[in-house]
Amino acid sequence: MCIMTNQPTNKFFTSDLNWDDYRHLVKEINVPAKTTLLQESEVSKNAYFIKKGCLRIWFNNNGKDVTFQFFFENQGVSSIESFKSGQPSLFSIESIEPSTLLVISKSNLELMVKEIPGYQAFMQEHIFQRLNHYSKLFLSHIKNNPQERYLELLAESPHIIQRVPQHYIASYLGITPVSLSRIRNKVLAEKK
Amino acid sequence: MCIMTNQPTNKFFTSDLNWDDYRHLVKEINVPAKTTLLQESEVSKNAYFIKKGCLRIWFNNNGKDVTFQFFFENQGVSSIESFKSGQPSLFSIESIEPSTLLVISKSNLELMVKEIPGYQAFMQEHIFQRLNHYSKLFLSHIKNNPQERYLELLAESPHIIQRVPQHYIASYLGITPVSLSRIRNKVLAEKK
DNA sequence: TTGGCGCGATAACAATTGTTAAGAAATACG
DNA sequence: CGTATTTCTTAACAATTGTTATCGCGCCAA
Repeated sequence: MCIMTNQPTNKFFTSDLNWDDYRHLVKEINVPAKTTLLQESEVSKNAYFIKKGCLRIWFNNNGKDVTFQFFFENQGVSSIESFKSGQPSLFSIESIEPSTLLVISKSNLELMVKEIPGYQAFMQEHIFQRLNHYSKLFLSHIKNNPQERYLELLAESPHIIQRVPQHYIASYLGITPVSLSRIRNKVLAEKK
Repeated sequence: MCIMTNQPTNKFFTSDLNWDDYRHLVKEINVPAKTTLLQESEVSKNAYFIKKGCLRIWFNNNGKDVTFQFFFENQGVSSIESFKSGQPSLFSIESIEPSTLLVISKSNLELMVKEIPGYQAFMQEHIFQRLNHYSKLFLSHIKNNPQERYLELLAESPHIIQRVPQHYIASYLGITPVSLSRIRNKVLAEKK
């Protein structure tokens, strides 16, 4: 299982760190849209931090592209599980927009982890927040129908709907692009 | 958000502990079926460990009973979030079968936590496993339709289907009892 | 500039699911 | 035991979603 390491309010790569002290451990890269950063079934070697742009993680479900999560500026992306176990990732990481990323290798990240005081506590809090995030997503699916889930996403994460192509959002909501298009149409009609 | 403290392979209340040392901190109770142990909107004061029977956590979604998770023998049940924050629980905890439970108060649990070496690491691992559990449930919803989810549950957790009333399972799968009944019928017909 | 391609809208039809209601079957309990 | 209650099934119809296909628009690169 692939788990994202970071939340929008992430300290991992940002505020609490003096980046001048770690600059030699991190590489900045620019990638065009639709660049694969981690291929499904390969072992995760790097973690990424988004300076500009957006990424998604997705997997191939019997030939169908299923998007699992979206990431934007100031978020970190990686596969904790693949880091922990050295097992092949069950997901791919791919850029949606042209993006500017910070790249840190597994070993360098571990180095930083040791040097940053209170990291363990932060990590626990972070995993706890992830837990809340996924349990919330699960709840959204058992208590809401697709239209309600779309409206919830629109209310809570409008930036996703604004920046991400619709067919990715459809699979994230667990429906087809055609159905999402219809729902949008219906919602628009009901507003008038 | 309510989070379960325990997994089937749970050390919290069991194997690694010498229960004779803690017996004064824990109370054993017997409850009939449909007993509410924690009421939605109340603050969680106790954690439970199931010696015999089964529990569920659920919430009221606009008048509809939505079951979030099931628990069986040797599992612990509580609301970490309510423990942590002292905030009202967003869920109810209720017995499904007549059950024999161990009850431990929040303060006594905290006492034990301090006395048990390596508890922090265990807690982190536990939360991590919960994270995997919920991300898996979320995945199941975006990649599978209701029938596939039912078959997955049947394959991975047959004990749930055997012991839990069907209408609870239906809400857990995010569908109506009527639809679940049809799916079961269809699956049975396809087997022949 | 322009052809190709990604993306979204729409249509028509099939399949599934929801809703409501009624009744049968199983279970609980005095 | 028998009665109540809970649980499950089935039916009929409405609503939603999936499937397949077509069309048009905008963007990007040759």
